[in-house]
Amino acid sequence: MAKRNSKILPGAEAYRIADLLHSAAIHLLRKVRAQDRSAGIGPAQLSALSVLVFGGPRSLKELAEAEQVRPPTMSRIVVGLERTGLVRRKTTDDKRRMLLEATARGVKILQEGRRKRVEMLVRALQKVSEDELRAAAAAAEFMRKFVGRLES
Amino acid sequence: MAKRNSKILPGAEAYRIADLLHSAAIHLLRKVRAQDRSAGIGPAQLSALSVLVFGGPRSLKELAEAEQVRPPTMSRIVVGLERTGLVRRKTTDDKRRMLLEATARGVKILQEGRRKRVEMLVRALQKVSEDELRAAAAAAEFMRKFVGRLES
DNA sequence: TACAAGTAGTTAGCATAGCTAACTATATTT
DNA sequence: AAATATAGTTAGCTATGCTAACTACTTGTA
Repeated sequence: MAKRNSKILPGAEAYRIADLLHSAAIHLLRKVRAQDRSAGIGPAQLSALSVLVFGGPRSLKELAEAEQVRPPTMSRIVVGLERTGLVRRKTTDDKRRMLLEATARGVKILQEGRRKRVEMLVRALQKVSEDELRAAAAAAEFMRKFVGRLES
Repeated sequence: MAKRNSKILPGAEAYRIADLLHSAAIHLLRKVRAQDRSAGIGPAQLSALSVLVFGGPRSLKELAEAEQVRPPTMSRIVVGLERTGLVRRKTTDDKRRMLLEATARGVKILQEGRRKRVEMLVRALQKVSEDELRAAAAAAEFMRKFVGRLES
């Protein structure tokens, strides 16, 4: 891991790194997803709910955009969340629009689900050395910035 | 990013890092998934196919385990892959078992789909500085090792 | 002001992908 | 030989993705 070929083969090196990041993201989520069984809430609902909890109330269209799905898909996801009392609709001045917001129960369920997933990663992190924890922090920080830069 | 609190609050720091990694993985995949539209192949089929292409032929049960889904789910995924000629069944001595292997077309389709996803990341990587590319390489390497260590 | 055009969300209908339960066929064990 | 175990499929449910077409409301304009 010492040699840097980015001067000689910048594309190949970038491709290798990109492939590793892609593969790691897939496998990380595949592992943590196993923790979701007990939550009784699907991944799309969990993810949409997290937008409302961490990002605040918004319209269905905005939520669909945030989740990168089409309005009809989000419409159905919201029906599911509403049915289980995790999300509430609020009317607005514009009577075509609605504001979606998480209920107290929604917030609680989300945090529990997220906690289970993240705690699985925490358990793995608690086994690594101090040096590796520093590497982990740097990796996490890089990932955060990098993902923010991906084309819309 | 200089201070390390892992001696004082190891759990809190590990939790923060775990949460960042989790969030980054979700958002990275959400972005690259947009590239899959044109592939005409769903994410589960793409992922199963990649196991066969990179890991070699195996039984349906083994493939289900690798993908962390139940046999009936994998059975249907394989039907889809077979219908589009991306995977072929081979009989074995044990007549209950089958060996699944990717066809030449399957290999080609997989590589194209993967290429589109990864190239989106490559484009983002090509915009970063030399220093950041080094950080990217380190992050990728850490992620690879870390994911390998997650419980089963 | 009336009517056309645009916008927000839903409904209908299709495909994929996840599950459990129950089935068939073959292998293994007793 | 019969019981048990294993590999895979079928049936039927839910969730999640899409497009096309619809309703209801708002905005723009003649």
